Amino acid sequence: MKIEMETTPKNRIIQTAIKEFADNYYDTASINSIIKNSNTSKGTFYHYFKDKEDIYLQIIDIAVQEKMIYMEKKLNNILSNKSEILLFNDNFKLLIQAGVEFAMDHPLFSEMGMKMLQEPNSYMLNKIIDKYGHRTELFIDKLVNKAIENNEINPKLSRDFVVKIISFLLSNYIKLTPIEKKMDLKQITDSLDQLNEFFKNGINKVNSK
Amino acid sequence: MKIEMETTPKNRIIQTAIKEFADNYYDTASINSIIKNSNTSKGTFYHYFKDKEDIYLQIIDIAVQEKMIYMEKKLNNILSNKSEILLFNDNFKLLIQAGVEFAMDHPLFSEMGMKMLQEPNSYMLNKIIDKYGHRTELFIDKLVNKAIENNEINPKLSRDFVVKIISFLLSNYIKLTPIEKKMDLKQITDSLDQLNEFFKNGINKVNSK
Amino acid sequence: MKIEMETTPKNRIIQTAIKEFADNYYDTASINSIIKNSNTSKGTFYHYFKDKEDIYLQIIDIAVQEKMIYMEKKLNNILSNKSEILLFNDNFKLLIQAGVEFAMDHPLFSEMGMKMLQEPNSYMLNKIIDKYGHRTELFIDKLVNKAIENNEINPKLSRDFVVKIISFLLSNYIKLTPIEKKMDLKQITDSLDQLNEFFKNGINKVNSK
Amino acid sequence: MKIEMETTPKNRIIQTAIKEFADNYYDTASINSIIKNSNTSKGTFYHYFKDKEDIYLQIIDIAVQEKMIYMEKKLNNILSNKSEILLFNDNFKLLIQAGVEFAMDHPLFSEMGMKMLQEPNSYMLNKIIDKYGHRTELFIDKLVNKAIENNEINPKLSRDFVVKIISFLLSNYIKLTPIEKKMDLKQITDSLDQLNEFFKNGINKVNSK
DNA sequence: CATGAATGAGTGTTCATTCAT
DNA sequence: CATGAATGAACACTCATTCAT
Repeated sequence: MKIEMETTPKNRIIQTAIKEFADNYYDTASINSIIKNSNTSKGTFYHYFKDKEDIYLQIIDIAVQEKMIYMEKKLNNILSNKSEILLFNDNFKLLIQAGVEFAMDHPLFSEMGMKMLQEPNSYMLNKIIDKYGHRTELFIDKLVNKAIENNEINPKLSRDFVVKIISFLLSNYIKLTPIEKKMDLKQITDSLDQLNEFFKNGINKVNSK
Repeated sequence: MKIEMETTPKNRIIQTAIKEFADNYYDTASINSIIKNSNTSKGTFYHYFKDKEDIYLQIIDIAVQEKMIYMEKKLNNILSNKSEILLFNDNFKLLIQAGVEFAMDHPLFSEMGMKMLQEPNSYMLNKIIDKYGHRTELFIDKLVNKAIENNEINPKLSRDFVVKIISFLLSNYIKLTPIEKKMDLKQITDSLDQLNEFFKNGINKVNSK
Repeated sequence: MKIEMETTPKNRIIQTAIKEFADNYYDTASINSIIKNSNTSKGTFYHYFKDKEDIYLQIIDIAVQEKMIYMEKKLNNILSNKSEILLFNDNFKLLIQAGVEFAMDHPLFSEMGMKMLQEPNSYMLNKIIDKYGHRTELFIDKLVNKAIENNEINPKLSRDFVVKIISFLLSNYIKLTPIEKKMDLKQITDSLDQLNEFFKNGINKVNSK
Repeated sequence: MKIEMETTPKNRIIQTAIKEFADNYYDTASINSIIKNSNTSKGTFYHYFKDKEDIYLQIIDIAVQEKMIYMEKKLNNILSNKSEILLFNDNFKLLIQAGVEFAMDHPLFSEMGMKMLQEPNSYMLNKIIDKYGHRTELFIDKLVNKAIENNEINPKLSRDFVVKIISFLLSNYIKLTPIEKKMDLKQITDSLDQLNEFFKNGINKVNSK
């Protein structure tokens, strides 16, 4: 459900900036372009935002908070499920689902999120990691620990590798299951199921029965 | 084996540019910096290279050709092996190995290769994909087709998905098995084995015996 | 004796502006800074002051009037003293004293006064000179004329030069006898006495007996 | 004797910048204006000068070196004069003369020099003082010490005050003896003589016989 | 009385590129 | 072969000022 946004200059700036930062890394994103494309003036921009860094971090914050909503919805599912059969693997699928749903509703935020983690400007990257890096890592850590306790994990894989591969896939699932507007729900579900199947059982025929 | 490079102006420019493009995406890479750091002049630069695009594409070409050498070495192994037991999965490991060896010998090229595929300048990205996109894809296509024929692949996974996940892992293995100078061969081998194990059998305990 | 100033918005603006114009020449003084540091709004500022020029001239006016009070106190001494022995030279000392006392009570005004006379913005400088230049000059003119009548002046010095050197020293005494908060009255008096001695008798040993 | 300067862009920039820095303090001097008025481009400016600070310090250096030539000419006179009667006071006159001659030949440099010492940008002021502050101070120190040894100085004046008043007058003589193009040599000499007379014997009639 | 949203010209600086020598 | 002088568009950011509320 799209809410018709008031087109105040500030809102226009933010919307345009989201697009700009979805398309560019920090250094190539252009404040001038944002101003031009949002039909405002330099003065207005700097009335609302201290500088480029300020608007960048503000927008990231909006995106992170929005994503949190999607994650927490799924997390509640996970946590409320008390049965023994709640495998770690299903949690993985839920997390990916949260990400996909977020990406479908907020494709620009999703794009931006992918760029963020590859940010070549190291000063900026560190700022982001310092601020938001912990959250997902901590959460995944907990999940993996629990999964190891429950004896769910392929013992040939080290704890570190498992954490790494999950973080990695969670950050990059969208390149494997690219969400496009024309896809219907079935297509998306199929796509996710494939990723989940691969994640659980690998590529070898042997493992499927 | 390091080959002592003649330090002609052109060579110095190329070496410096490789570093620049390993550290920056196209738009943030600075021709001015390249010229300054290579102790040459603007005139000399534009004598050898038509423009920024020209040197970028030339360097990518060098990197691609260099990588091809590593790939073909392994490919010959693959193709010369006539026995039935040559599973597709082992080929995957060989390909990753080729990539790792390439990254160890040419860390800047490797870095550049990773950046290339994330290039935010879409004009540039398309140029690259148009020129080099086919090669690996075609090759992986062939491998997958053969693997399917041989009945090696988990039937729950579609052909498309398998191609995609392989391409993806081949492009990004380094984030999962980061190569550092201080690592000894055993560490690297262990790391690769984990990735291969995950690739083959997934994360579930069930599949390992 | 400090008078507790009502902190109306206008007063806060004026106090902050005095500091700003004490630290900066006209063009580098920033209205934005004044507004920020006085905790008011742009609207309030422009409600009370037409523009930058307006507040600058108003503040100069405040400073000039304040300085006049100090000058007139001393002038009354001068004029009320009817005896013949009141030399012009002592008047010089009184004027300097007036300046020093003013500077001690109003260091920011004093600072601003020094800056004013060096104002590099020539449009502004002319405005100031047109408005206030006459006063001191006229007054010094009178003093010098009287002193010449009284035969007090070294005949090798022209009337013009005497007027000029007096104006000059009156404007710049503070660089020769810098007033600092930690100085006690004796230190200041000593410093002034030296300036007065030099003014009267010059640097040569011959003249002191 | 004016030497017709080659009007290379660099020369035009420097000449225009001298005018700009003679008319403005560091912060109000405008690189844009310099570029506009010298009929060059931004690129050309930054080809020759690293930044605003660079051209400012370079120009100060040119001015200082030029002034040194004038000073040293006079200093040679001072030092070569072996007779006992060479009073300190005459040295003062020589120094002022050097300054006046410099100001006549290089009015913009002279103007700039006056501004320099009042520079409100403290970072810039410190840079200048660190680099050039010592020279004149040291030299005046020596002169005053010698003069005290020779018993030339009014004993009512402290050493510190004498150094200060000399430095001060040397920096500001031009406001007392403003040099204008239309003045002939006699007028200038008269003006200087008056300053020297005042410096030696003060303003009191008593001292002149 | 007081607020702050909105503006656009201005600042210093970096950029890739051209071209005469 | 190689140099560096010259260019102007673009960059992020600050400024004094206007005006509707």
